[in-house]
Amino acid sequence: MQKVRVRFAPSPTGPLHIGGARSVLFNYLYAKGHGGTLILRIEDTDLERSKREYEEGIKNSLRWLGLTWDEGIDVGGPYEPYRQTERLELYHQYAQKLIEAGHAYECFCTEEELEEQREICRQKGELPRYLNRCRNLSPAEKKKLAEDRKSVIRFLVPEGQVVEIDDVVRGQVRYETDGIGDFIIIKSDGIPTYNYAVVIDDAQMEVTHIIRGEEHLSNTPRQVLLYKALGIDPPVFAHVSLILGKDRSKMSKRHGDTSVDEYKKKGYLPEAINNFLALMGWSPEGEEEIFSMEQLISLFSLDRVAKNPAVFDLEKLNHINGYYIRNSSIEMITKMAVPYLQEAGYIKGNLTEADEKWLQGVISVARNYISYMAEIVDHVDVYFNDRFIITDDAALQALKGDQVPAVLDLLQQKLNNELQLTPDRVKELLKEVAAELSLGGKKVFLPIRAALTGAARGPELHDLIPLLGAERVAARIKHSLGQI
RNA sequence: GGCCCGUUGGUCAAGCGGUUAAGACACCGGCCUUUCACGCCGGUAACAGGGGUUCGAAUCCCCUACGGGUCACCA
Repeated sequence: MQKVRVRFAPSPTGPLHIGGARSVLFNYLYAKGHGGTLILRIEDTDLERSKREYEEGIKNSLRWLGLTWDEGIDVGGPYEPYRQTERLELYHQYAQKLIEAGHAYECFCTEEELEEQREICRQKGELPRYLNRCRNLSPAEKKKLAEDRKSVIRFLVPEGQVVEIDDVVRGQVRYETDGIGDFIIIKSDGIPTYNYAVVIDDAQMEVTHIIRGEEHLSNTPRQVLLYKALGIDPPVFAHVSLILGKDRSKMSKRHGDTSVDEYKKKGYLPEAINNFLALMGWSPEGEEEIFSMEQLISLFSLDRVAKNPAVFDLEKLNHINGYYIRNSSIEMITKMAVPYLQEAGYIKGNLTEADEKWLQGVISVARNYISYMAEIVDHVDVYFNDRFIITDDAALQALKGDQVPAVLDLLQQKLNNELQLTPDRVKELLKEVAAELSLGGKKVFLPIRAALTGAARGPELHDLIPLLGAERVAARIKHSLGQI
């Protein structure tokens, strides 16, 4: 059995897209699960749109997701270089071979002439395409044309043939070559086109499995034709269906956040994103859906990849992310929260060890309320802000009860007598207050909550009070009572 | 438009000729909690339509409809 070699080959024309992330994930899982190699190759042959900063961005997103590559850009390997614009010579060598073998030829048609040909097609009611004008130019004609015209190299598509693709996820797919025009493999500026460069690279880098998005399925016959002309066996293809937006069209900006980086900024966990993405287009055998990367690696297989496209469901991502936020170590989640709290002005400067410990207490309660880290700032005011203004009507009313002064007094007394306030201990104290005053819960808990937070809803009092301490409790009670 | 791929609850999906058609998210109800959230338990909800094949079709075949992809000197 041949050693598995897969690749992710993005064009650096934008940040890493959620769909692209799913593609790398599948390649990564397949490689790791088979002791194989994942290659990262940069397809930057679109000189207009490719930018180094995008390449950096994509690499950063990949590293953040933990989808590391074994070979390719930055890490090197036996088939360097891994950036297509640095591999031009290779493409020209093979193009020359294809020409010599009669599989490719130079074409001198100008833009105007191509437009004429398209017009002819349109008038005949056919689809506009290239009419193979330059297929059989004589050496003399070529020489003459070459004097004042640039040329491209076209692949000569054989007529009347059928190309069969055995796709691991889609089964056997057939295409007739007559529907494919002679396509350009080297542009007039000497840069190869995608369909050509991808084949040369995958062949030369000995890629064994191509796992990519379904949008490439229609391109595959061209690539297979190229493999044949080169005398190389094509790799195994696995075309994974697309990720769609809510309206079932290809996911784009208007569907919300589409780049991995945006999710990172909002405070999603890479583990959660990988877990979620793995579930888009692939399904495990059992009923469990939460998986660590190790589990995904051992579970993933191409024959459980679905044929139908999947609509991106942000609610489910949020659910999975929320699960990870609640179940990851509190130290890590707290560290993650700090930047958001700083930005919102809740914390400034460096944290002492005691601050950090206290913050962990806050976060361990507040994390029950959020789906992604940026939301944390909406749930921590109650721990930081002692000078709240009571606007909640229910809270205001609750503080006006006759029993309120006695309740609050007794609570403070009890808190002051404790050396160490723990949630369990506070729970007991609250019960004692109710019992000793012979009052129902509503007359005790609601006023206390109102006095301490200014609101009728919020975290458990036994979680809140230990985090505030007796002094701040006293201060808040005073502050609140002053407002009625 | 040609070619290609697809169509199971609102969404992700299991199913690969015989099932009470899983599970997850969302939604609804209950429990826990004298609040909210978390958590736990339960519920509503689906085989696009029409023809075949078969004793029997969500599963196999054909047609229709719908959705998507692709047909560039973009990738």
